[in-house]
Amino acid sequence: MPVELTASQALNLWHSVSLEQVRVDNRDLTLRQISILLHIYLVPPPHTVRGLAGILGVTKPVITRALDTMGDLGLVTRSRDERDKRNVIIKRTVDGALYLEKLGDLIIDQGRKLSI
Amino acid sequence: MPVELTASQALNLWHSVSLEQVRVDNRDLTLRQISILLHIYLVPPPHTVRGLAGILGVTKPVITRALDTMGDLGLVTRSRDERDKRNVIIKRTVDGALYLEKLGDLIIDQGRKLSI
DNA sequence: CCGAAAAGAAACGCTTCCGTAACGGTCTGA
DNA sequence: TCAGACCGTTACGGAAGCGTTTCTTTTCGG
Repeated sequence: MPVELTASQALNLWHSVSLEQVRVDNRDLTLRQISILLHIYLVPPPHTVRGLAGILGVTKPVITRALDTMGDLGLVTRSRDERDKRNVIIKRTVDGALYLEKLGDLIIDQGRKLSI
Repeated sequence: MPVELTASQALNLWHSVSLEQVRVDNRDLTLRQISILLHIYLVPPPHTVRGLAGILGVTKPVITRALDTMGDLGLVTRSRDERDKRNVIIKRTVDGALYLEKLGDLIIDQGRKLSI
């Protein structure tokens, strides 16, 4: 079920959503953080630091720091993998799900408002 | 010509585009910078520092700094308004247009790839 | 003609992010 | 069993962002 967009629609959608996100959200996540958050919530678990680093093409400390920040915001949680105690399993939270639900609504709303 | 998206499509689209943007682009613009860039290129000029600050709901130095950064990257230019020399007019560049063209293509591509 | 207002930039101290490198805890296979 | 690999975190110096405040230039009304 592909979504067909014109160049104008694509950029206008991105524009309006980004703008609203900047205006409404004081948390100001970076693009990397948003990518990580979306990945955790949209791709089946388990998620590890190393795995995320590989997928995003960044170093491990970047993931650790992003998880620190988003952990403080209550958007994700971490816990040791009891089967292999070297690993850390990244888990979802209610607040994180809520955050993405709002983002989804925003995208849908702005998509509906598109003209041209 | 509205675009109707399901919640799943909206978030998956945002996910895949953000992910590709992180992977491909080493410039790593913030969400604010992206908003400013899109605004400059999608909304008819003239654009001023004060105007952008009001639209994004941020302070003027935020805009000045963002323009400094994106100016260094060649994505925008500034020049004094000769009619009112207090103002600075923000202008588009070839590189900036190219950058957004690629972003638009990325959004369109990822939209086409959507399943479910 | 001059003082107030406006616009943008610069300065300041602070926070957060970055990449590289080093570190401890855990596993594993020779 | 233990040396090496693996995993995530922490440390470090540096770069860039933030909001507030101050400054310079320019405009404009009385």
